[in-house]
Amino acid sequence: MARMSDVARLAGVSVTTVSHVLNGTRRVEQETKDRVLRAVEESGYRQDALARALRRSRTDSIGLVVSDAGEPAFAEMVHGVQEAAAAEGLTLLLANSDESPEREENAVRALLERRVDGMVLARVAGSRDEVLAELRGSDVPFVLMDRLGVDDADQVGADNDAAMRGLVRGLVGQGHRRMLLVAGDTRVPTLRERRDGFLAVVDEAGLDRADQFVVEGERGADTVPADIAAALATSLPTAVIACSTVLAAQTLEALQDARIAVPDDIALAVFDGFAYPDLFQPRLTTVRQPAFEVGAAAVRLLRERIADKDREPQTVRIPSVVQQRDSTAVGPALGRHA
Amino acid sequence: MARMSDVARLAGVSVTTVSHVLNGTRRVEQETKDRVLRAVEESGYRQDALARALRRSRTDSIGLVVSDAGEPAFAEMVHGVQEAAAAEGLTLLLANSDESPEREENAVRALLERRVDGMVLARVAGSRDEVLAELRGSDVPFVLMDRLGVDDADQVGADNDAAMRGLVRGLVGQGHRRMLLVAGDTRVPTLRERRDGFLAVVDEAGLDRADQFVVEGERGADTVPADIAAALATSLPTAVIACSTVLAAQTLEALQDARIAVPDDIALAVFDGFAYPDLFQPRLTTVRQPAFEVGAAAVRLLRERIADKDREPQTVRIPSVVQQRDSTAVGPALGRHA
DNA sequence: CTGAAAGCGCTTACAG
DNA sequence: CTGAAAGCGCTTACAG
Repeated sequence: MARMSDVARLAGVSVTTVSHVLNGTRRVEQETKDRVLRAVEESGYRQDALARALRRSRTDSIGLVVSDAGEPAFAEMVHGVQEAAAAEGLTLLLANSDESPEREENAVRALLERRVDGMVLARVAGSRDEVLAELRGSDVPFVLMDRLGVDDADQVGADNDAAMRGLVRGLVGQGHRRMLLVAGDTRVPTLRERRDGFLAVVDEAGLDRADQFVVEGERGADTVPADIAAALATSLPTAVIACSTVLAAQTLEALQDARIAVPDDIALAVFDGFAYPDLFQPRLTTVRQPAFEVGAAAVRLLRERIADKDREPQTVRIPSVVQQRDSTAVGPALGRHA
Repeated sequence: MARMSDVARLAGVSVTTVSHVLNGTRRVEQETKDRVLRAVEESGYRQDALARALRRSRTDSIGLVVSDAGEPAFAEMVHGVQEAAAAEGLTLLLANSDESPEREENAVRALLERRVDGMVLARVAGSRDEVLAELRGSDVPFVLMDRLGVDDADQVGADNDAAMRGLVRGLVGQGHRRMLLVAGDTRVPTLRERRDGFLAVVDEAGLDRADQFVVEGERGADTVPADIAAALATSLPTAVIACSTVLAAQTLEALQDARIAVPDDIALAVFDGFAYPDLFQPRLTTVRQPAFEVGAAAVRLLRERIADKDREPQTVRIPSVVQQRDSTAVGPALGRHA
């Protein structure tokens, strides 16, 4: 590989001049410039970003640690981060903690060693405090994505609370009085926010909390399918809300097993949802998380933080979109308990 | 940030010794070692991977350029690459060409400047020759993933041909004589291989090529939905095969629009498929590409190439799994033209 | 068992 | 308009 000194020799100038030509950092006579450029061409020179970064103590790269790159919503966020980073001329270093606190810590450490200019982090469910401490101690700017929860850091996520409230108010408006919320692992802030939004509307509407079913359950210890089945078996709710794609799949399966028809026997709404909701029968009412935008916003926030270390921490909530479809169409389900 | 010289001063040793302790590269007296480790602890020292890489001319990182990180199959491959890289202690630099040849070229260049130890590349449809030339000229080992096509480089993908042959032989065995293949953009090797596998079985079974429908179409210029509709409208085929998730969605939509029932009116099989195929009605016969394994294998191949620059180029094909479901159940569809 | 010093490939004051 | 030289933070022959 050709180095800058090779180019300099070839062009009959100093490396100083080569550097300035390449970076446009000072005036260089046109003729000299041409010679340098020709030498670059001839030698196939390519700048060494490592050496450059070492000298400038800036790598023009950011790290992204995501808890589950396999899940569709996260895959979309990764995509959003990727695109926004590319648009800013930043290289993306991707790590996946796979929902393991230990791997998360290792990933953060590895990225810090790589001297990333900043970091975007979607924390795992049982994320260790050390991770944030380490990040803070390192002075590397960071942004929390999707999994929020501290208020003295930049963070961006969907407006889970607002979206859930909107959805549930709609259902209550249709006449639903007994609902089943499949909430999942509420240690995860996203899911906790959705559950709390649900309960808030239940209270606000004057419904009896005892009439509602809330299925929670830690990821891994999978009691959720059984709990859904149990809830469906007892005094039947008239509407079900599933709070993530995985939970939606489990819910649909439970409904099929129990031969409960949507929307005739029960209304169904899902969060995040499936890639092609219109191909389902019935078409599924879906609260779509703006995952791509969340990822892009994380990069924007990070850039702003890098530019100004001292500004107030920001929390950005990006609106979700409720797509009303057939699965919550008003049907006989409501009549059953009327 | 503490540097190695800080640690050395704190421990009362040379940076040489600190380096050797940290890397385990030579014997150091236990007592000295302890002092160094304590100094590391005390100073919160963290090795600078940049400086290290510059000196060793190895970054312990690999680059991945993917043509469409948003598509489920690619998202899974990214996941596979990510996991395998992490297991090898390699950091992953991710770039997305978003099916643009220009962005692809830029991404490759940026990763080369970052001095990655190797590169995994899923090329875009109209990928420029310069990209491969540049890669070869750089002497950085690389592996082609999913989008294969040159035989003097390492490459890994699904066994598209074999999977398609198996599927079509099954359909022919059931009695299907007129089939519709929704092949998509056959400039993409993956899709071309699937189409060719289809045609091979048609010939092998002695079927008339004129009785088969093959819908092709460049990505972007989207004539595919109309062509599917047209094929369905004329002398109806008894089986449809869609060669990707996107094509499967378009096909399902066309079938719904035309009120053609699966599997009663027509059999349907899809490649790659949807995240939860069992939630569809009917459950979809799916040829599942081992995307995660393809990604993992790409990293393995790359590591082997890095270890031995001179070995023969390898082409690895990973078996797909045909999941027979209800959408190709033998039904009245076959009788219609009997 | 340990250290002084060169060098990886750049950028950037400093000087002219 | 241009160049000599220091230095970013490491690793690693070389020497003892």
